[in-house]
Amino acid sequence: MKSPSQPRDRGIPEATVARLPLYLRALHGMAERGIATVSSEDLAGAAGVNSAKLRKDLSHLGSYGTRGVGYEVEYLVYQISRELGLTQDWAVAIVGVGNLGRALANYGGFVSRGFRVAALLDADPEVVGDTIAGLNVEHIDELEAVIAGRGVSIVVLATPAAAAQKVCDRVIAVGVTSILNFAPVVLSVPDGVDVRKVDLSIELQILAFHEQRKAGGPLMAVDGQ
Amino acid sequence: MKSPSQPRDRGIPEATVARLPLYLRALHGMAERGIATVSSEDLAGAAGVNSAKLRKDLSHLGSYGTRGVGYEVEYLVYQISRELGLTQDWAVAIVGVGNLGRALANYGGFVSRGFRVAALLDADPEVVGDTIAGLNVEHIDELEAVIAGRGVSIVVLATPAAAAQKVCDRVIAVGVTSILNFAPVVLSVPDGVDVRKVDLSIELQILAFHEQRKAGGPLMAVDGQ
DNA sequence: ATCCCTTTGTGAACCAATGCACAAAGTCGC
DNA sequence: GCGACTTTGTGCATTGGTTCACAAAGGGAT
Repeated sequence: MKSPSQPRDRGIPEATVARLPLYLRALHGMAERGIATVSSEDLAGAAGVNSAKLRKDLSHLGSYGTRGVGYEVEYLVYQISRELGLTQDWAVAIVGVGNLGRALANYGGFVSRGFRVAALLDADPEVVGDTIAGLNVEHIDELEAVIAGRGVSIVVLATPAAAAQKVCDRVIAVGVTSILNFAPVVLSVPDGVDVRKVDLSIELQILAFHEQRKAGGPLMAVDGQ
Repeated sequence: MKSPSQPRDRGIPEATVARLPLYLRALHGMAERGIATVSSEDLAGAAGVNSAKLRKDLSHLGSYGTRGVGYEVEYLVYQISRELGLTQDWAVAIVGVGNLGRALANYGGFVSRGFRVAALLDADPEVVGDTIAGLNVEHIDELEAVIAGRGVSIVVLATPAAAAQKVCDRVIAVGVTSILNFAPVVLSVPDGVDVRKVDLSIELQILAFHEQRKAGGPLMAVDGQ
């Protein structure tokens, strides 16, 4: 009934999707070191998860392993890349060229995964015209033209909080449906638009919470400080 | 026989902890706008979650609302801050002063939440001695001395991938147990050490996955997500 | 070819998180 | 002071995710 490497279940759990890039990274490292084949145990170790989870995750994509042997590194890289949509080239625009935007523009991790920074935009006339990471910074007025003209399908928001919603609305109006938001605001968007957010200070706050627990222990008196 | 603001259950779910900073941000915004009292419905809206979830989250901290009225903004800010450990001052060291480290050093969101960047460290003699965000960049050799001497309890790793594990080992050796890692590697750490990681390219890959689906992946009947 | 050894893929049990729906608790107008 | 109204806090059902543990599948040795 079922041919071997089959279309699988089209609904991949969100938690699994979030880990696939992790596996991919581990696999790339192995490929570089010339490892041809890897067991779920070893790959899981390299990705920092346990092996049962890894196997279940991969099983959602299909049956790409060989029992008694493991997974072929190159083949698995290809399958995961395809599933994540990394076999195509994605044009990304970065809006907001402050410290963070600059860092993102220079970040090597994008290019190496099929993402191409196609435009940098900013509202500040002071930075418009600068060249960053080989790209000319354009004025935010060009936003719509740039997105449409260069086939941008993912927008990264690295603007100040106050500007984020407005830019967000504009990019959605021209058809963008995937946004990565670094501004510390909750964006309101219509159904069908995906927003992922990264808030650097939130991560620190979570660490502080756990750190406090460790330091304070079971019955820590309320310390006024 | 329960006094009103009770010690609550000491085990707060991880998912709840991750959302508290979100609520806090929304509350700060409201406090600034002079709002004295807020309902779970409104606060949930501002934080981008539904109200049942918000109420359940807050109920883990204690009973800080008033039925029929809502939550007092200032009071709730204080309670959440205290729970997260933000009423104390946390000294943070940033290791690696590339584009990202620089962006982090300048990021306002840290300071405003009780985090103080106490040191910037780098291995590159080219940047050691520079002043960034008012701080002198010190040589990585000073790592142990700086951590011990300035009471650093949280370390942010913004080094190249290849250097991260080594720095990580060193900071753990001097007693640091909370690490925020931006390097694209899985750090191996002993029990009792918390590592949170942020990988910018992973977020983009997750977006690409969903974008591909929307765009009409390989053979897909529209399932509307 | 057959047996043994390794490792995958997955059913089933477990655990965590979400969302619903409502009783309990409080406020406010009269 | 009382009743109507609002909004919290939570028990319960549900959904989603993780882990266990093992049968099935393949490779390699003899």
